[in-house]
Amino acid sequence: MTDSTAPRGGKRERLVTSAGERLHRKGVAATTLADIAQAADVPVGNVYYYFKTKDDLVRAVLEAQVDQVEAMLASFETLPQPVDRLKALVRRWDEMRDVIARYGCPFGTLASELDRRDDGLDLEAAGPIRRILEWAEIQIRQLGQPDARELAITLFAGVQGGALLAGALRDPNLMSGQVRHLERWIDTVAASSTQS
Amino acid sequence: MTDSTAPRGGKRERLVTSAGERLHRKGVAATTLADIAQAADVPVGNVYYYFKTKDDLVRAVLEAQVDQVEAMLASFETLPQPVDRLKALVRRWDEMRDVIARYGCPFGTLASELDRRDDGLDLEAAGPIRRILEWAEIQIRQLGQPDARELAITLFAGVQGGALLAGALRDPNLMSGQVRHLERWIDTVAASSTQS
DNA sequence: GTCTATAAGGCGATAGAC
DNA sequence: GTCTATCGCCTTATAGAC
Repeated sequence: MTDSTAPRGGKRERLVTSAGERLHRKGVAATTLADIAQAADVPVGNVYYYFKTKDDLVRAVLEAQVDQVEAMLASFETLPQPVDRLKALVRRWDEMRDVIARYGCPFGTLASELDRRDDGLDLEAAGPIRRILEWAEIQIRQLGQPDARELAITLFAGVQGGALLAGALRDPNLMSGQVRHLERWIDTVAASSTQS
Repeated sequence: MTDSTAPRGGKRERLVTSAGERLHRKGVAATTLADIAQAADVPVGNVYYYFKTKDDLVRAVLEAQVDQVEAMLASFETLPQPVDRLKALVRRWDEMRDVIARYGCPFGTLASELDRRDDGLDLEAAGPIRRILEWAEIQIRQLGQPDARELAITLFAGVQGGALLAGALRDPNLMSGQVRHLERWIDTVAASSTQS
């Protein structure tokens, strides 16, 4: 039995994967369906069998990103301490430093581009980012910090700002340095917590 | 005598201003020359008298942004203390919080979109950001901090990350909260400095 | 279900009248 | 210098063959 979202040959899945890659590298507006279809090895006109419009395909990429985020966050749950889970989060951006220095953070750039629209896609675009902020807030609250929301924003703003500057200056080390700074910041927050 | 970059009627200037606004609100790829020309009240075909290509117009917007940054930084020079100059910088993003929550930071979003190209414009795109980082580094070094570069990056990453998250979550208060956090951070850096 | 061919419209850019 | 008219290309999307 085949998953309805992944038909025989996995063409739909291939299209979403290719679209995610192309959207990250060139942006939504600059990426054509022909570009995506070619990368997925699917005939251009056939895209419309799986997605009614280009925006529908972009929506599917956003949903795939949310799934990726959920999987990433779930993998951190094996770590016993909130401090280690938070550090594992920021280290992911260090691991992605080379691609970030060239094309930016996949979540940040897509959200940034879609946010400026007013057709509904702008609201869905925040999904991956919102999910990460919620998770970070929970971890920080477990450290005993009452203002966990603000601290979560400070943390992830540091991540996203670092990614943006690393991209602008084409410098992977900028991302690494920022991640190291954030790891020390996480230690400071944990040390100042009410947790015994 | 008329400045060669601002002909009679200021049509070129109007085009650059309109282009800056439209590029900020819709992005480079999604903005058409017809859109820009209409906003500037200039016939579409006439754009090519002032700019050879669309990219040339984008380049002019980048140069205008650098000029705006220079003017902003120059205005801070009247403040006697580096601490106050740095706080004045981040407060500018608080003043822009409403437009940032809707369309992002004008410098950050333009750089983020252009960075992913490979036609030369991607290198020029970092101009405004690079200038701000250089200036912040100088201020922080005046505080007596030896690692002024890293601290400047941390500061401006906080600004840009806050702008990105404020845009994604459509929340001006997120930008304000982040700026207040950065002001306290500036005080901390100043307090830990070797400056007597 | 899959793919080809093509429609319909919008885009950057150009030519040339005034 | 300024503007109108238009070209040629590329894009999304559709119709219909297989």
